[in-house]
Amino acid sequence: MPELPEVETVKESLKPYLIGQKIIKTKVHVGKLIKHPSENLFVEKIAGRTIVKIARRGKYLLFHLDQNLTLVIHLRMTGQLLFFTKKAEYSRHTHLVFHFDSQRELRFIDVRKFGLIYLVPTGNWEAIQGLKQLGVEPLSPDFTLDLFRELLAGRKGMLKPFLLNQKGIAGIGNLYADEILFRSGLHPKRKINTLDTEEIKELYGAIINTLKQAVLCRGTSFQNYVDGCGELGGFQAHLQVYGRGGKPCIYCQIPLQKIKVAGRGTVFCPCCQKAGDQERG
DNA sequence: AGTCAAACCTGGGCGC
DNA sequence: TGCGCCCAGGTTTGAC
Repeated sequence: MPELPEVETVKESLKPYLIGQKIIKTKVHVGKLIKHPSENLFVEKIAGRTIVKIARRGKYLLFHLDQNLTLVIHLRMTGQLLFFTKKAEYSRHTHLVFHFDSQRELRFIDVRKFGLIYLVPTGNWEAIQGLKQLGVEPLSPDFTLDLFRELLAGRKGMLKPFLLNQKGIAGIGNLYADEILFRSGLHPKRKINTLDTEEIKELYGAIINTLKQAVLCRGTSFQNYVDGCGELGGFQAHLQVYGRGGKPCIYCQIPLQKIKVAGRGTVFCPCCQKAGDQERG
């Protein structure tokens, strides 16, 4: 479940090791993870390229290469990117290995094989629908309260699916959606068009503050997340609802409820997170 | 437009 | 001891 803070941390942890590195060759063990172009073309085109810059958009990692190419990687749920400086045994689910000189490697490891890998012309995201349609970066100056109001305007859906929709705000997944809603005191099923001015401000602040704090903590290591050097994150110590279904709310001690919202496991406090009227756990 | 469900995939936890 | 079942979740796709 790498979300914005985890992907940001992977990016930052890899940066010092990868900038300026030349990809000598790529070993592909599970070819279907390469979504574009074909596996053969991918391997051929990436050989000899040098990594000049690493960036993040939403949950996508962007490795800008020379010759106007960009390697795009999405970790989805269980993907890991790990940098190795010397030969080490391949762990069980190593599906792709980028080789640099001096035996250095960047390995893509993914238990569930859900990850997505692309090689495209820099700035041309036509082949990557999800990246092309990505919404605003919530930690960028572009994400103003005014813009947030515009994003909400005219919408009638529930809050949680809105937060998870990458076309609106980029980078929020199931874990941070639950944490953000708890911190704003809003029910996950709350309808967008019932929010008042104060609640919108509250939600806006919670999005930024929660993500910022999680980035400072270097992400959440709840299941198998580690950064590019294999280091654990620290935000799991600050989780207030995610993974705490049935346990007492940190404010009111009432047991947190676990329900399904839009098909996602959702934990919330029935006392502290105000629903409109119709919803009841 | 919104809401739901299925699909992709594997490991872990559970009940029996 | 092991089998079968269900769950976890990011994103796309398709149905209603």
